Amino acid sequence: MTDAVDPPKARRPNARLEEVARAAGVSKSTVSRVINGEPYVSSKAREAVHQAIGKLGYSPNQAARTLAGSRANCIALVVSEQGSRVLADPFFAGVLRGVHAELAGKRVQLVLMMSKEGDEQDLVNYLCGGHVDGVLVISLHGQDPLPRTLADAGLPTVVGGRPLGAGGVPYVDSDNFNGAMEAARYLVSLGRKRIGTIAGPRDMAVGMDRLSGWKRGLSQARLDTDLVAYGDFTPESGAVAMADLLNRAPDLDAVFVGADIMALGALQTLHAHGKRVPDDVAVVGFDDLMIASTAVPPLTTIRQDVEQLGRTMTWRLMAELAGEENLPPFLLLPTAMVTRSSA
Amino acid sequence: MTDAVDPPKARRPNARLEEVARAAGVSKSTVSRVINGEPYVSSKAREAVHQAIGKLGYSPNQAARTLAGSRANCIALVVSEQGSRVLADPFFAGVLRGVHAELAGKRVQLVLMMSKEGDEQDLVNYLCGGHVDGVLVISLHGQDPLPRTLADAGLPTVVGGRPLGAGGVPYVDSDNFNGAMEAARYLVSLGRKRIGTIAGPRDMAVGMDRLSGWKRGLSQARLDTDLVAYGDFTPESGAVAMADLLNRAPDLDAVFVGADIMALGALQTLHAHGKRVPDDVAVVGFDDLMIASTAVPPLTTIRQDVEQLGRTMTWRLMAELAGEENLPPFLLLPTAMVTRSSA
DNA sequence: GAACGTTCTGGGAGCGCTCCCAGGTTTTGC
DNA sequence: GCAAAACCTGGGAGCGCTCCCAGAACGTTC
Repeated sequence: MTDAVDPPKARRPNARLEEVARAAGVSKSTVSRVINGEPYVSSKAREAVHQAIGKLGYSPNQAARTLAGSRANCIALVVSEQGSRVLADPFFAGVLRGVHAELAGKRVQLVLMMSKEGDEQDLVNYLCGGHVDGVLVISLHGQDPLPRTLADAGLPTVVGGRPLGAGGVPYVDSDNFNGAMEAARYLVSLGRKRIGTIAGPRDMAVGMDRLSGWKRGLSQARLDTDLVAYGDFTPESGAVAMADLLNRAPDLDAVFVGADIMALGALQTLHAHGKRVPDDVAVVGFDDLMIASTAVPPLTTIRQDVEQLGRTMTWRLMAELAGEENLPPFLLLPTAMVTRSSA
Repeated sequence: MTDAVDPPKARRPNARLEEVARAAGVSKSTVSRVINGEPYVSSKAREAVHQAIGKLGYSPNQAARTLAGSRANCIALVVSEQGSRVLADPFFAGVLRGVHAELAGKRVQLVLMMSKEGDEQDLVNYLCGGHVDGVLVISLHGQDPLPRTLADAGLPTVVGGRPLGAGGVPYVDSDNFNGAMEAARYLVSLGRKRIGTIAGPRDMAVGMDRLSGWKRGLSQARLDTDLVAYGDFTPESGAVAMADLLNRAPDLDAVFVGADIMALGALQTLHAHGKRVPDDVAVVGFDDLMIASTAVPPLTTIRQDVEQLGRTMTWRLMAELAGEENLPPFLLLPTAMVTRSSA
């Protein structure tokens, strides 16, 4: 009612559990039971409590619940990346969407955290500070010790993408190896003989797994696996790598690019060199980003279901939190070939 | 050491403040002072506490701090969107990056929340439950009452993008009107006479503001502003809208598309209709997404700094939380024209 | 040396909830 | 009919921290 000046700190005099109890004519315990959906509450009491909650606009204080209870009803998604580049990545967005979808309906909140350099101790402190029940970690470079540290601290942890330096920590990943192998086999089946690849960085498992799959696919067909160039998951690096391959093997007639985003750059280089796609050089990407279908020509690629990755990670974590036993230590998600015009 | 089976609930017996106090030979109060960087602690005591913290691997319990203190050191980013499509949006990723960048160094956590339909009450409850100090809201459709509700509850709130239905709640937005006007003027300056536009949905301010800017730019040059088609920020809708415009005005020689993502679809339609870009039809987009530069032809567009948007929203919120007064009720971020090949 | 500040320290009352326990009231079983 | 089991309820002790208050230790000033 009063329009009193209430400068910086506008207090929100939220109703407390006790007031709800008084209004409903029951005890705190009973209100607590109603809120948490526990049994052993008469429907009369339950009704009265709901009424009181509605009238007072009560919403339970999360901090108090976390402190008093044991779980925080909150999990963290940690993006472990030096730069913040990753956030622009559709991969991240997809995982996030999946995590969120899987969490829908559960009363669990998501805290997003990024590990900045130097800040790592802060991050571990926070995560172990009882504020979250479990952690999802994605986008690991090299031998990041974070998942190990968290797991050792007893915090349930699931990694997205095979971690290079955290043996024993559960993870979920797309089946990069078999996806890449399928791409290689497909190119072989088209009659291509001189097949190169543009691989991701050597310090990321996703890059290495796809490279391995490509190698396996080619070597089964008794083709050379020497045409390897490396990029860093940017269009520019893909363009440079493509030029390198073209330079080393002018007779190259196909290339498997370990990420659509790099394939975009490769396409530009091929165009600049007067190579027709797919006539002169067939191109297969990986990921099936939205840009794959709008590329010129539309990109044949290996689809990975990133959203499913997020969902699966979350499912795995929640299952562990629920106390399920004998959960699989790691999970591989199938990929699928999407044939468009570039190969 | 022990490899004991420690099934579901591995307890993390984190050190407590009291234990640190005992180890350091001081009182709880003093430890608390050290942790919070308060004055009036002798350097001897401070040193002893730091030692003890290091030795015990102590990390303060966030829930307890929030409960006992007044602030949560945590803000929420709420994405208000029916579907989860928004997460795939580079806009979202950019804002998130900005928010995160602005938060760097501050000891403030970010909770990411999505308002699912029906879930809205839960969301408001949670946010008002004292778990966060303030809220950032983005991606509002129509007359979403959420910001109003939060603001009325006394929770500091900043909206990203002009909200249609929340007058009075502070917001930050790109200067869509002037950006669009600049695009229109540029097309006029190229000598184009029959200029259409593909606008965003009517229930989003961003779509309407850009449409208004385009209209203003054209009408100042005494050109017709009847060639308006609507899309929904997808390439497909852009393609359909472009076909519609072409159908209504075969002599169309330029189009301002209110989002790069729709421009992509428009480009495809133009190509399919045998129109050369920019020779027959000049195209200007909006946003300057990464795909704008890799489009064929590279897209001339109006650049908005989405990351800056996130940063500014965060700055505004933090300033309010810090008790600063007389803060601007809304902020407009300048846009910039990026000239490439499509116009 | 009495009176005052300034710097430092510890004690302890909550913050708002959960969860254990004790007890009361019904229903069930034979 | 009476014991046992199931249901329902309230009381109250914490969860781990912050922050207020009282007081100790040390000047500094008249």
